[in-house]
Order: sequence, then C-alpha cells, then structure tokens
Amino acid sequence: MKQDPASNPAAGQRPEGGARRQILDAAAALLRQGYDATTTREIATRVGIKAGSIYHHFASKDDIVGTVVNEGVRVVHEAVTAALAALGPEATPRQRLEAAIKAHLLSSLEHSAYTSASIRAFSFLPATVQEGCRVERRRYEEIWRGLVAEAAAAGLLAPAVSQDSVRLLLLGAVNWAGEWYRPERMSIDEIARDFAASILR
Amino acid sequence: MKQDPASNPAAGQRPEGGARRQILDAAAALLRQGYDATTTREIATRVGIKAGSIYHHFASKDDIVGTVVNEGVRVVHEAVTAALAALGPEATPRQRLEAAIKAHLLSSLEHSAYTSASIRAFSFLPATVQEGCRVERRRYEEIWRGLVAEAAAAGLLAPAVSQDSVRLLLLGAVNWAGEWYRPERMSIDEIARDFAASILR
DNA sequence: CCTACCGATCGGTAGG
DNA sequence: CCTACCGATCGGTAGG
Repeated sequence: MKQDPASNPAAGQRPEGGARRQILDAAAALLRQGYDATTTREIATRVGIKAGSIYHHFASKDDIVGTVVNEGVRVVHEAVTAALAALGPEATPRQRLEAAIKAHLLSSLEHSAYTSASIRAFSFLPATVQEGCRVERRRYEEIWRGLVAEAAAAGLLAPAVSQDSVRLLLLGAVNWAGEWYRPERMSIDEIARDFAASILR
Repeated sequence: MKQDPASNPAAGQRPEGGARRQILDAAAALLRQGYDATTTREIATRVGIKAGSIYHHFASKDDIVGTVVNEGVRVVHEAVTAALAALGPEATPRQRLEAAIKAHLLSSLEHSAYTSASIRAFSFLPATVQEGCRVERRRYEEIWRGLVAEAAAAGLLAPAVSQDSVRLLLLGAVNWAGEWYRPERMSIDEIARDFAASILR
C-alpha cells in the first residue's frame, strides 16, 4: 500500500505539490473503507490541517474522490502497459496475459491505494463521480479486450466460449482478489500463474 | 430482484410476520447502495412507518443489517444445494459445477436482494456484523471446495494449478458479476456455461 | 406504532 | 491555512 512517488506521474506537476498530494493520499487510503468513511475531517486530520482548509485545495469532497479514482485507473493502466512493453515483441500471448494479470494484481494489492480504491469503492460512488471516470476505465478495458483476442487467435481459449465471457471472468477474478488476498497465503506471482493457467490451454 | 416468499424459509416463522419482513426487504434493497445509504429513516419510509418505530422490531440498525446479510448467504447456499440435489447422483462433475455457478448467479443477480446485498456490501460492514456472518459464509465456501475437488479428481482442471486458486478465480468472477451484469447483454445460462467451460477441460 | 427530541457528525462556507 | 459556524442528517431514545 506504499505510494511510490516515482510511479505517480502527477507528482511534481504542481509547484506547491505537497498538501494536494497528501490530501489525495489520505483520501485514497480512506476510500478502502468506503465513500462515507472517507470524511473530509478525517482526511484533514491525517494531513495535519484543519477540516476547512481542505477547500483551499479542492472544490469539494467529490472533487477529491474523483481525482483519486481516476488516478487509480491510470496507475494500473500504466503498470500493465509497462509490463507488456517490458516483455518485448517476442512474447507469446500466454506470457503477455500472465504478465498483465500480475501487473494488475501488484498495482491493486501492493503498490497503489489509488488503484485499490478505484476497484473497491467505484460502484458505491455518486453517479457524477462514476461518470467522470468512465472514459479512463473504458480505455483500460481495451487492453484486456486485446489480450483476450490474442489468446483466442492463438487457439489458447476453450472452444465455443465468447471472448467477452473470458474477459469478464478474468477481470472479475482479479478485481475480487482484494477481498481475500493475504500476502502470506499465496504470492501474487502464484495467483497470476494459476489464473492464467486455468483459463489458457 | 423479486422476493419470492416461498423461497424464503424465514417467512411465516414469526406470527406477526409482516412488518419485520418488510423492514428486512427494504434494508436488503437499500444495501445494494451501501451500508451508509441504508438509513433507518429510508427503511421506515419504504415500509410506511415512522423512523422510531423500527426499534419496536429490531434492536439496532446493525441488527437489521446482520439479519439481511446472514439470510443472503443462507438463500444462495440453499439455492446451490437444491440445484445440485436436482441433478441426481448420475451427474458429472462438469454438470455439477456449471449448475452451481448458475444457481449462485441466479440467486445474486435475479432472485434475492438479500444475496446481492451479502456479496456487494459485506466488506464495508462494521466488523461486528461481518463476524456474525463468518460461520454461514464459511459453510457456503465448503460447497465450492467440494465441487472443485470433484473436478480435480476427474482430471478436469489445468495441471499444476492449486484447487484454492481455481475456487478463488471462480467465486471472484461470479461475485463480481453484479458489477457488470445486464439481462439483455448475456443470459445467466450463457455466463454459467462459459465460465464453467473456460475453467474445465 | 407515533411524537418529539437528543447528541454526534457530516459537507461546506464566511471572514479573516 | 485557521476559527467559528451553518443547515442537514444520522442512529437512537423517552414517554406515551
């Protein structure tokens, strides 16, 4: 759940930087417990400022939440893209799918509270916040559409099963992992390997 | 999302029946939107009584929520058990797993707001409510442990993949289905068939 | 089952 | 960035 600033592309873009980033970090951590548990007062306490001062940096609570959720999708998107690029052009569809699963799990379970918040809290957010995130989410979904299509073209999927079903099965499983994952129970490498092996043949 | 009283084993056990059941129904429907969205006042409004009158029937909000969540697990448990029993002793492990997936999806996506609430809201509930549900949830999990073990014994799983991984993959996928399921998009029959076919060989 | 109310907490604002 | 405060809403209770 550490926030690596180097993997956080928005860091340093604003001259003041500090306070705004601290507010987002606190909100991301709180969003794990849900939207209502993410109070502006608790955010302020964690940052070390008074409740009213939040509004010097953000227009509203939903402005904060929307920024966190959008950034969470962007972080996992970039993590998966980077993992695929690191494999190089020789990689097989199987290797690529397993690498994408691993990168997604690492982002949501270990690296980014933003991604974790995006996944867990999304469906309980106000409709306006959800809509502000739709484009980014759909862009990310496209990666998985492509990976499943590659696997299908290589004949790695079960016969007579739609690619939509495979994608929804896989994304559902990895998104739900936050509900049961414990580091000492099974490693992320192992989960990624088993999930990929279960679906590919 | 209809509540079929005949499939609701607790109905009729209490002589007064009506009000208590109506409160639970309203709470189950509201819990889809989250724990905090489930206010005692909104429950009362939907039932047609005043807010304070809730406490004539239940000790607290968490008493209501805990009852709903427990019943949600019990309903899906009984739905899956009944579906397996209906198959008879000649059924193959493949048929049994697919029937269980279908029964679970039907319960959470069509038949029971209680089951839907159990799945969606669980991880955002107060710890005390979660603990009051642990036993029932673990009992339900055992069914899936058994089904995966049957499939493994029949040689239907991918080699070198742990049964835990397969169970977590499958349960994660079906539990996440509430996030994307639309009746006009893909039928529950089709989802169950594709999910089973993706994992079995 | 209702009326009337409690203490607490929420998001947000005025004015400095 | 703070002090002081707002209107609204929450879970729950007293007393009937």
